[in-house]
Amino acid sequence: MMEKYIPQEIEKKWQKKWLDEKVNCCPDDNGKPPYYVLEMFPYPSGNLHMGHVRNYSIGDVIARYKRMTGFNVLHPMGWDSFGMPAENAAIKNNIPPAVWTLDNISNMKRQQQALGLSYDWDREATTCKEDYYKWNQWLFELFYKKGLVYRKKAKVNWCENCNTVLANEQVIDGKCWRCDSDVVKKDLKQWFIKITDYADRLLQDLNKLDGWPERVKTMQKNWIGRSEGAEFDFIIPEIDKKISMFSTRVDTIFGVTYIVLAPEHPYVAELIKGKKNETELRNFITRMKNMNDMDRTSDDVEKEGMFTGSYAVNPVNNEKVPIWIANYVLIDYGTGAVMGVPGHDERDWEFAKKYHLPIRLVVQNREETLDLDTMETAYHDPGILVHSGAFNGLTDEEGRKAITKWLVEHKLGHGTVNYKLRDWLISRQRYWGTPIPVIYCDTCGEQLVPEDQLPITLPTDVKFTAGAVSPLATSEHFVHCTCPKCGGPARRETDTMDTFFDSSWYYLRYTDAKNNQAAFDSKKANHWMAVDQYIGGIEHAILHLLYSRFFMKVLYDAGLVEDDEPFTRLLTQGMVLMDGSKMSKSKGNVVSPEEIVQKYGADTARLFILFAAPPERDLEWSDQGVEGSFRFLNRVWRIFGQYMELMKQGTPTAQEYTEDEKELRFVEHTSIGKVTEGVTGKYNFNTAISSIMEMVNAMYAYAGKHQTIRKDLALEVNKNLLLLLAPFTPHITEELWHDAGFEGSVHEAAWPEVDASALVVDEIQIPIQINGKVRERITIPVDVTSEEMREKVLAMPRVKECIDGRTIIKYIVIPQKIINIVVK
RNA sequence: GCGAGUGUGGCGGAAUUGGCAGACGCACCAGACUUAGGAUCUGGCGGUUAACACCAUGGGGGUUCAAGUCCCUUCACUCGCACCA
Repeated sequence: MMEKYIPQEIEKKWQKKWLDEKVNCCPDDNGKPPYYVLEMFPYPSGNLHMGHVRNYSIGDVIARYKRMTGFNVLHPMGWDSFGMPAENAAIKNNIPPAVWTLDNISNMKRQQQALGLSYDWDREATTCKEDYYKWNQWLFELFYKKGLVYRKKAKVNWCENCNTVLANEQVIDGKCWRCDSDVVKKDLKQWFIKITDYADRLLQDLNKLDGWPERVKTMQKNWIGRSEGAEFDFIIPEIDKKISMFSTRVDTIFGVTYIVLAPEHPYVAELIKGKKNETELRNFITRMKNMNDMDRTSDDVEKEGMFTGSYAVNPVNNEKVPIWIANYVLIDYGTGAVMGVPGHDERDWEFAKKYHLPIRLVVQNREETLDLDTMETAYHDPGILVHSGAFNGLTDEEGRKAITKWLVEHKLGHGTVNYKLRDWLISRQRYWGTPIPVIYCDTCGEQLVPEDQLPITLPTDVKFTAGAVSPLATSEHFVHCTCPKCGGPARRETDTMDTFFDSSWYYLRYTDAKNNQAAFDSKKANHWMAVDQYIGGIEHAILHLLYSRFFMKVLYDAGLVEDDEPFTRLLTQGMVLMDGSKMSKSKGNVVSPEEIVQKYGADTARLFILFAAPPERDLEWSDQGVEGSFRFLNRVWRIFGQYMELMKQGTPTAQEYTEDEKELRFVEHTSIGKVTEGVTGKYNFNTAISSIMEMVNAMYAYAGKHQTIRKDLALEVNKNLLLLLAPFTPHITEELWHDAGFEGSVHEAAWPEVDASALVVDEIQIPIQINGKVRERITIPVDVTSEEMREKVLAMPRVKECIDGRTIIKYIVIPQKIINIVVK
C-alpha cells in the first residue's frame, strides 16, 4: 500500500481499467430488476462547469448505490449538440459547426471520464449525428401523420439591416445584437406542433407525479393555465358580423359597457375603414403591433386604447356598446376580444376610468354595501347578481351556470375551456439543427419526405450569414429536389427544428441507442422506462420537461410505449454559487472543475460538492471546504492503513466484544443505517457523508486507545467504510479495496447491512427537565421499569434541590427520550 | 400583484417530524509532536456572566408539560408567472 494518498495516480489507473473492461456498460436485461437513472444531457459548450459536476455526481451516487443493491442500472450520457453557439462559432472563427461541436464533445467527455462517472458509453447519443436526427425526422413525420403538425404564419424578429431572422435572445432592448439596428416583426410561415391538444392530459397527469417537486408541478400548471368559462357572440350590425369572446365571468355580462379588440383582431381593418379618424386609428394600431411583446405585456405599461366608432350588441339585453381597440388585449389568448366590465374587473376599471366609460354594478356583496360612488376599484369577490334581468338574486356561481345555459338555449354561446399554453413553434431559420423533412411541390403541394429517404442530411455548402431566411436556402443542391408524388421539380423546406425537439425523447434512445431500424425498440424501451430518477436544473422546469411529457403521451397513443409519463422521480438540483452569485465568466468567479480535479482529484471534487449542501439547495463554493474534503480522504487513507497494521499484530478473534469494541461497532452500524437512508428516497448526501465522517472519527478514537485490534473487527470496519464511501468517492475506495485484498471490485460488492445487535445498548442517558428546563441527566438500564426509574429520579440530589418543596403536578416520561417534571 | 420557497453560531449546514438546538465540516483558539510547519494528532469553540444562571432558530403573539418544528400575524430575501379576459 502506498504511504501517501496521491489521487492523480490512482484515479487515472482505475478510470482506464473501468473503461477498458466496460464495467459500467449494462446489458439490456440480465435478470436483475432494471433501474434507470438519468442526468440531463449537456449542451457541448466546450468545458464542464461546476453545475455539471454537481449534476453528474448526484446521478453517479444513485447509480452506484443501486448497482450495489442488486439492480441492473442504466446510466447513460449524451449530447444535446445542435444549437446556435456552434453556428455563431462558425461565423466568428470560420470553423464548421460539426467540427466545433465534435471537438467540444470529445473534450467534455474526457472531463467526465476524469470524474470517474459510471456511464455506459456504448449507449452514447449525440443529437447532431445523422443516426440520431434521422429519428427526429421520423418522429416529425409520425406527428404529422397523427395530425399534430401544421403550418401557419407567425411573427419572427427580423433585422432589416442584416436581412435575417433573430432569435428572441438575440434581440437586446428591441435592437439587433450584431448591428444594433431596430428589429421589426415579420410574418413567416412556420411549423407548429399541436401540444395544446394534450393540454388537459398534461395538466391532469401532474397528479400522477408524486416523485416531482411541488414547485415544478405548480410551474407547469400555471404554464398550461387552464380556465373555464363561456364563449359567446356580440353582433356588430354595421358589418353584419358576430364577434366571439371568452369570459370566465359570464355572470357579469349585464355589466358590459364596452368591448375591446386586440389591435391584431381580424375585424379591425373593416371596422375602422372610412371612419373620420381612420389615419389616427391606423397609426395607433401599427404602433401597438410593432411593440415588443415584453413591453406590451409588462405591468408598467399604461393601458391605451381608441374608440373605433362602431358598436356591438350585447346578446343578453340587446344593448349597444362601443367597440374599442386596446393594447391590453392579446390576440393569442381566448378570441382576441374582451367584454369590458369595469365594475368587476380591475383592468377594465382602470381603462374605463381613464377613458370615462360608464361603470355598472351587477354583483352586490352579501352586506349590500357596494356603491359605485364610493368604490375605489372593481369588485371581483363572490356576491349576488343585481341589475341582471331574470338572473337577479342568483349567486355569482349560479349566475355563471344559468347564463351559460341561457346562451346555449338561445344558440348564442356555450361553455368552454381556455389555456394559456400555445402550440409549439418548432421552425428555426437556422443551420445547425435537424432539417424538417418536407418537400414543396408546385403541383402536389406540401409532401413529407418518404421514410426510406430519411435522413435528410445537413448540407455543408452553406453561407451562414447569407441573410434571408435559413442558411439551408443557400445550398442549391439541398433546396432542389424532386416531388415524391409526381416526380416533378420541387423545393425542400429550409428551416430546421427547435433543439427542444431533440431533447424531448433522447431518454428513449438510450434504451436502444444503436438501433438503425427504428428510433427505439418498444420492448427495450418498455423494459427500462419510465426513468426512475431524473436529475437536472430547475431552469428546465417548464419547456424541456413539458415537451418530454408531451412526446411520451403521443408515443403512448401511437402504441410505441407503455408509459405515458417519462420521469417517475425528478430531482431539481440547486445552483453552484460563488460569493452568493452564480458562477459566470463575466463576473470572473468561475472555478474550473478541471483544475480542482488536477489539484485534489475527482474524489475530492465529488465529495465536496455532495457534502457542502443538500442537492436541491444552492451550494456556496468554498476553496477551504474543498481542502477539508481532501483532508478527510487523507484521514480515511491513513486510518485504513493503520487498521491493517494494527490487525497484523492483533489478537485472534475473541468471543465477546469489549466495551470499546462495542462502541466502535455501534458507530459503524449507525453510520450504515444513516448512509443507507441518505442515498435512498430523500437524498441527503450531505448528512450521509457526515455520518461516514463520524465513523472515521470513531475509528481514530479507538486506534488512539489501543495498540492492536482484533482481526475480524478491523476487517469488518475497514470493509464497511469502503462500501459506504464507494458511491461518493469511487477511486480511493477501489484502490484501498484492492490493497486490502478484498475480492473483486468494491463497486460490485453488496451494500452493507445494519447488524441490529450492534445497536443494542444496555444503558442510556436521558435528560430530566424541571418545568421544561434540563436540570439533570440520569443513566439507567434500558429495561428499567417506570416505577424504579421514578424513584431513582426523585431521589437525585439535584432533582430534589430543583423541586425544593414544591408539589409535583405532572410527571411526564417519554420512554428512551426525556423526563419532564412539572412543579408548582 | 399572484404563486412557490427560504430565513438556525463567524460560515456551509444538522436536528428520528413536537422531546437535550447547533451533529458533521470550514474558520478560529489552545496543547502535543517537531529544526520547522500552512502536515498530523488531541482538546475548545452561540451570546451575556466571576459564577449560579439567564438569553438565543428573522420579529410579535398563541397552543402545549415541552415549539426551530403546530396555529395566527408580521418582516426580509430568492425563484417563477405576470394586462390570460
